[in-house]
Amino acid sequence: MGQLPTVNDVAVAAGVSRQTVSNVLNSPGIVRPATRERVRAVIETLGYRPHASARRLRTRRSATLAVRIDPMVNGISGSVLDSFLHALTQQAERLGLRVVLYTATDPDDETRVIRRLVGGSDVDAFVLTSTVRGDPRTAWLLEAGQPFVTFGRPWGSEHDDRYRWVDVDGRWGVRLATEHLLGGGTARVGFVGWPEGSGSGDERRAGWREAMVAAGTTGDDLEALGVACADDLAAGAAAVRALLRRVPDIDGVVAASDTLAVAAHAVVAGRIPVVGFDNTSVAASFGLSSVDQRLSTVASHVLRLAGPAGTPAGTHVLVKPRLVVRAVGEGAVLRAAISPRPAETIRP
Amino acid sequence: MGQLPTVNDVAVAAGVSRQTVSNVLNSPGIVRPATRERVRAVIETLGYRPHASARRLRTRRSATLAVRIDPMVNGISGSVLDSFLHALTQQAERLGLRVVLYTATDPDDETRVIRRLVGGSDVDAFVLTSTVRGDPRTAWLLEAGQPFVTFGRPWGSEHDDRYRWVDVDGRWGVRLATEHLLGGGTARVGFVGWPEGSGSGDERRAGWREAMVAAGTTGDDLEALGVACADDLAAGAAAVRALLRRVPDIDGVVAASDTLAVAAHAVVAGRIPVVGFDNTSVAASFGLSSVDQRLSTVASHVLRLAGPAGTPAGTHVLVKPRLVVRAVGEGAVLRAAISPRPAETIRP
DNA sequence: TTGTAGGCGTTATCAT
DNA sequence: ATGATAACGCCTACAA
Repeated sequence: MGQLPTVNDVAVAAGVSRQTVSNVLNSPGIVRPATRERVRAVIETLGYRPHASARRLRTRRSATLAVRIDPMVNGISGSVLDSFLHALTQQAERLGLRVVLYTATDPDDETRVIRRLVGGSDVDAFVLTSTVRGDPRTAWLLEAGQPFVTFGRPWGSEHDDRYRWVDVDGRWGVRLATEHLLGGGTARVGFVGWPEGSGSGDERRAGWREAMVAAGTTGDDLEALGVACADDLAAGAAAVRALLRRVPDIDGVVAASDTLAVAAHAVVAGRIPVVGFDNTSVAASFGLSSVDQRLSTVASHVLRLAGPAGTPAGTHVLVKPRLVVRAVGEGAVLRAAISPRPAETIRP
Repeated sequence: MGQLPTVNDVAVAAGVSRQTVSNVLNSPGIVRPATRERVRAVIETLGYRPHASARRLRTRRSATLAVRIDPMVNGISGSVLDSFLHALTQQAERLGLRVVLYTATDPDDETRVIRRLVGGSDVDAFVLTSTVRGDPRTAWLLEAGQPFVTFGRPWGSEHDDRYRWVDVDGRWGVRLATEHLLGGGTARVGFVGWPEGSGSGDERRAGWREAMVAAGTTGDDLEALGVACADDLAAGAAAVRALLRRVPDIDGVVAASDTLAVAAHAVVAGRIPVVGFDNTSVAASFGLSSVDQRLSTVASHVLRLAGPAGTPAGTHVLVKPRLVVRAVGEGAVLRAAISPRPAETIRP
């Protein structure tokens, strides 16, 4: 249990040179099959693993991605980052990449941290999540020539094609959710979302609007069905109650987040269906249908774009989410809490 | 943006030798102040950062911790790992340590992944979370002589002092929660927890029992107040309804998790106070009091024990949690959802 | 206090 | 197809 074996140990044991061992690992094609197998057997026997730092020093590539981990602030949807990280790490492993975490208190601090990671050649690329309008980090990274991919499109819109990004088509997802409710023979589907200006929130609202217009609802009828509020339970509940007063015979509610969906669910007391967004485990617990972002798909695209391969700078991917339908049915408030976990259907 | 500056570049620019630059960084005490400042100025000017891999290769220390990130399974308490990771990363940065993630599908897979990380000298120590009774990972790591710290005590109990661990005193926390309710002039405080055998669950139940016995409740009265069920909303709601039937004049409920607390909250419809465990953002959203694990404190202890410093192998820390009291008051189901976010009080 | 020399484990280059 | 040599950037003796 003393020293870890090195290429040299393997070379000696196999009766070849260090270089041949290296070739077996990195360019197996150019080494004679017999030699290759012999070396491989020795590697197995000795339990040899290349020393990651030595390799990084030599190749000048760290094979490492850095992701910022945020303190969880959102009431309910906070676990999205968690799931994304899991998917990212899982797939990165297959590609021989490592995922390291960092934290930052504010953009300035983040810039400092990034500079440190970059300066130490510790990181090949950054993965930015929760990008906002006019995010200072993207500008800085572009300036610094640092490779990065964002999960979230550039909402500022001007430098659309200056970097690589992956995002989820929230508009499409909410449209899907709305159409699902409309397809159930209902007509008046309300929407509870965030105040205008948040980019992703506007997109989701647009998805609802599109579906409603396509179904023939317009003008004041449409306006009356939409409400906006902050992303927490109290605000959501208040907004939904206002909505119910305005449109007492409402048939269903689509929410911009699972937080708002749970709020709506509590208020409508299970009388009408509610669909959320993010497909968090909380939504699942309550038996609510929700739009699933397909974080695993997002992660795989992020990795592809973050890789050294020659994807053009402006490459971006818009992932189509899917709707996870849960059968709550009408019933008491928090019906999911007093009935067995409902079956799930996944669409499309 | 071509090459990153090296210690050599700094040395040349400052008119000193490489070694002096290295000393300025690692042993500033032994270099003359004038020289030191001059070198530091050059470092600043050139934006020099030590090459992390080169340093790791030379020092044979990776300054890196590995943590497994789990797929989120728990309905509601899943965000605990998230918060812990954030605290761990934040504090690791201050100590010059990196946190890398890994995933594993099962213990065998995890062993393989760990072996790979260790073999590559990529990781100095592992941080294990969600340890279970007779966890195969600890045995393997001990066997392999790999440094590690667990967040979670060794429930098997036999090799208590063979490795370092940090855990939260759940018994104490639940006792605190129970006493809080009892202090409010109430007498019949129920407990909804997990079936016997889960270690942490048994501890939490014991905390409730202790507080109740100290308050004079014993025998059948005590037995009637406790229920056990799986950790999900449906099971929790069913268990709490059974509890209500058995003890209709119950004064309050303490739950072994926030998931069960939310279930209880839904069932008791805000008529009596409910206290959860984990202080997740979901509990906060619903305005429920909850036992807070002080993950930041846990993280700092974990880092201390994981460090190279000479803490004895059996060192362990039992963190005393605190109770976060939220003022829900009686009212409608999910009152938190329809009233402003309540004020928080933190005890002790 | 500062400088010199050597090597950590790997891979790229150039011979053979 | 394989082997020798050098270099990646840093740190730690040891020498001056």
